[in-house]
Amino acid sequence: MARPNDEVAALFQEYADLISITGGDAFRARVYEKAARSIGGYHADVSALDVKGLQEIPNVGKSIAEKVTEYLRNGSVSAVEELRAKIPAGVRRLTAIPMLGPKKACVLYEELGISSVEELTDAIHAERLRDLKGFGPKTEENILHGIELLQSSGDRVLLDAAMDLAEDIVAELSRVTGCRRCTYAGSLRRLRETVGDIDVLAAAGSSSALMQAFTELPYVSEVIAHGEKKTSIRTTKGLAVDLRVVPQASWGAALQYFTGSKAHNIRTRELAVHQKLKLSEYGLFDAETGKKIVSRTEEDVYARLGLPWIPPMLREDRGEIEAGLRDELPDLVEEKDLRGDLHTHTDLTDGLAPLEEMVAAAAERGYAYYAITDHGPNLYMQQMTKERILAQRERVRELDGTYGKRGKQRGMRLLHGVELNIDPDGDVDWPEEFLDGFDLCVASVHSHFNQARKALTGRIVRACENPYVNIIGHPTTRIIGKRPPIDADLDEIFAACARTGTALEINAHPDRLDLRDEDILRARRHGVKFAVDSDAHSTLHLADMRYGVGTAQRGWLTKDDVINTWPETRLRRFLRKGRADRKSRG
DNA sequence: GCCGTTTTCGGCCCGACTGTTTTCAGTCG
Repeated sequence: MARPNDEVAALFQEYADLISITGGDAFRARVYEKAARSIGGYHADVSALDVKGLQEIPNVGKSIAEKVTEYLRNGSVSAVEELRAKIPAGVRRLTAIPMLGPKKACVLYEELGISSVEELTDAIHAERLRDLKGFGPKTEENILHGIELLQSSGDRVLLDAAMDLAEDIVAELSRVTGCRRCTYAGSLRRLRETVGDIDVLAAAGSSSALMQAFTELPYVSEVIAHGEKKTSIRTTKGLAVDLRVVPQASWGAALQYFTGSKAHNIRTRELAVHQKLKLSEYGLFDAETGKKIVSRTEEDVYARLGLPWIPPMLREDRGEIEAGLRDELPDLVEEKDLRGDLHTHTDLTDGLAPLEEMVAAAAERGYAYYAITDHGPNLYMQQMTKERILAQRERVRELDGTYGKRGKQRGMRLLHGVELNIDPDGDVDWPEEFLDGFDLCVASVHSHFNQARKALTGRIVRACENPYVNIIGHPTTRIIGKRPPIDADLDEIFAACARTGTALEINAHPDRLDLRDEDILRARRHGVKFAVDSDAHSTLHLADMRYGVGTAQRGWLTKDDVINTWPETRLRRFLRKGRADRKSRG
């Protein structure tokens, strides 16, 4: 079950699309689009708000607030239903085809009655599009190609795959003679969890050498567009990459513009307009004289708009403009702030590397402390036993402080932990007496993902209430593109975490990134603490931490919010949770 | 339909590329 906010957001997005397709007022369509975004990202549950409370959501006025209450009361909105009756759902789906927007979809439906991708394919093959105004042979070809893309790949790729490719392209283009600067921008620079296409920006006096080198990269399968300022290609794996080349003097404005997000750019451009300025990728200009004011660095552009430099991870129009104007941007946690990793595996369970290799690799990263948390016995894959994990503990104690030594000081501290399995009732693998011997316990859901919402919620809340559970691992268990998040009442879980002193994990593995940014923003409001963990199953995975930190940054987290940035003593105090009381009683 | 340190009415982000045009509309980001 989706959050009511998400349902309402989807409804308004659909309404905005339908307005565009039916040729309605474009500004009205944009307002609904903006309202959809604001509602989807709003912290409070819309079903708990009255019309007045709803109007406090940005971009929601009287009319939209009333539509929200109408939807919550009736399960539908008459204005939306009216447009749905006019336009089959398939017509809206046509606009998912690249190169096919609302205008062309409308023509196809009104002139030829086409209302599905299949009908469109047939019509093209029957040459029925030939007589339509604005449709030529090239358009036909593009649409067919777009349908192919839509049906085959079309999907967004995971952050690490996009990053690897982007870093390679940037390295290649940086070697081209005349290239002054080169970097990736777009959603990749904002570290969104998935990337639809890669934006690469370069500065050079002349673009031709760069454009040529770009189209000749070995993995280019298709050149989509080829111009002086912009060239687009598709890779053999189906990922689109744009290269924009700008003069060095425009670098800052261009980087700001191509980093996005679209919503953030609209807000910055609006700020410019209100100050009689004009912001484009070439710079910030005086609107009347056209004279350039600044463009060289992002800092210059933001400063002239009255803003501090805004970290890319915040640029989603989720309040960063307002916070910036008040000079209240968060001091975001950074990868260098991390003093350790609190969820990692070895080959004692399903990890690939032995304890010593994992610890050595962790010490290489300069950590002050490091936790080993192999699976408990309830996860079928390994026959973990008390004996085996106690033997591991003995070895961990021997290695404690021996890696990453500097001079005579003790090296990296080792914490011996376990990743417990939260069973369908919320119980974990071992009784409290045995758990008492661990330095920390991560607890995660690994099965029974489809329990009813109430059972799933209660199950995790119960795990939080266990005085030995310190961290809820990959809290929603989603696998991006493969497994949806569990249907639990996250706000109830967040409240339980805050109440019991249980941290929520931000699992850094690129196919999890769990919690995700939006959930982090909500959890933060409950006062929850977080642990950014690699969940490494091999030494290589330790480096995934950058994606976990990026996700934490997208959730506006500071050092203080993240327990594995804390000094060891403060961390150990947090990990004692309810244990100290029990010991003093016993 | 929303919004306001120019405004309660009249605005609403900006530019590149493509294809179908013959000066521009549509789409995308």
